[in-house]
Amino acid sequence: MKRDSRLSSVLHALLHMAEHDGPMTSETLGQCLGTNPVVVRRTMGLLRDAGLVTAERGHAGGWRISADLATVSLRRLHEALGEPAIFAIGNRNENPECLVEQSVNAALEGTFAEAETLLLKRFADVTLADLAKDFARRHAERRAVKE
Amino acid sequence: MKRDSRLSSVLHALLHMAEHDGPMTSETLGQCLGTNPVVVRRTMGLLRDAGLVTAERGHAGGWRISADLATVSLRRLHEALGEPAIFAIGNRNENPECLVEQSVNAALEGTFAEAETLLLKRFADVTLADLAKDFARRHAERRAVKE
DNA sequence: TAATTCGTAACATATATTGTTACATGAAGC
DNA sequence: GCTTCATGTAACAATATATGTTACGAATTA
Repeated sequence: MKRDSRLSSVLHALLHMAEHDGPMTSETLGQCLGTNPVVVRRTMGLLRDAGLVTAERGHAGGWRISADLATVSLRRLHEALGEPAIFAIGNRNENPECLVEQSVNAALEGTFAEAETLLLKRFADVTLADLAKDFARRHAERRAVKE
Repeated sequence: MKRDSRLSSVLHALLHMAEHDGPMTSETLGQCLGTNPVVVRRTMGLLRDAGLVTAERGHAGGWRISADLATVSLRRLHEALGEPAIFAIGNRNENPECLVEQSVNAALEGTFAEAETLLLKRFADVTLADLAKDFARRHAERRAVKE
């Protein structure tokens, strides 16, 4: 299974937008992400529907963040993307009659649910502002190395 | 992406084998799992390579568990299957030059690594013997309801 | 010798993500 | 008003992975 990289993509895009004055076009963002402008529109459109970004058409148009960076957590972005499946491993049959399979499902589901809860909790604790800060730190470090 | 259900499958198969006297053929296991005998051989072959089961050919042949149920954890089975990817979500670029993307990757990787650690820890705590016990409980419960 | 069963390669199918093309819609500048 | 730029979306293609299927070889037992 190919892994869903949209959360990674929108984070990348949003941070570039945060560092940039004025709106950024799908074309530009597509170059940043190494993908097609249409893919950018498709994905960013979900964030627009969630009220996190706005899009303007025509000259000098593009995408703009419309929320406070400190209030946008990874969890919220994950939700905006439609809460895609987190795990690449799962049960063979979701509602089996076989009692053996029911035991297997119960064991796996419980474990996965616990891991998912932890993951979403961590996602809720990390905001775009946190990532922007981390980026600024890396940026400063690289400049220090160069000098 | 389609989810990998092999861990679920081998657990199902192993528990049926544990409840059954003598070896079970790929044909029979395939019927239990609702799949093809070749798929069973392919997957059980990985467990054979890990020393968890043995296969005998010819008349009265089939698959047999060759390990103590109490020593076979979900973790060990996961390893026997080649430690397939656990998450359906991931980074777009694994080794980006872009500092922004590096920050994004670092944040996601840290979070996913923590969830994976928890999951594998739980996997290590659950053995086939535990699942067999759980199945026995369900079995007894259903009989009680019937009476 | 025939029947059974695993071992494995090769190929087909199903599903999901991502990429691409095409065209409509709306906004800004000339 | 017309052109240009940009998003909005549908439709389709490409890609990746898991699973399913067919075919045949090898080993074991009746």
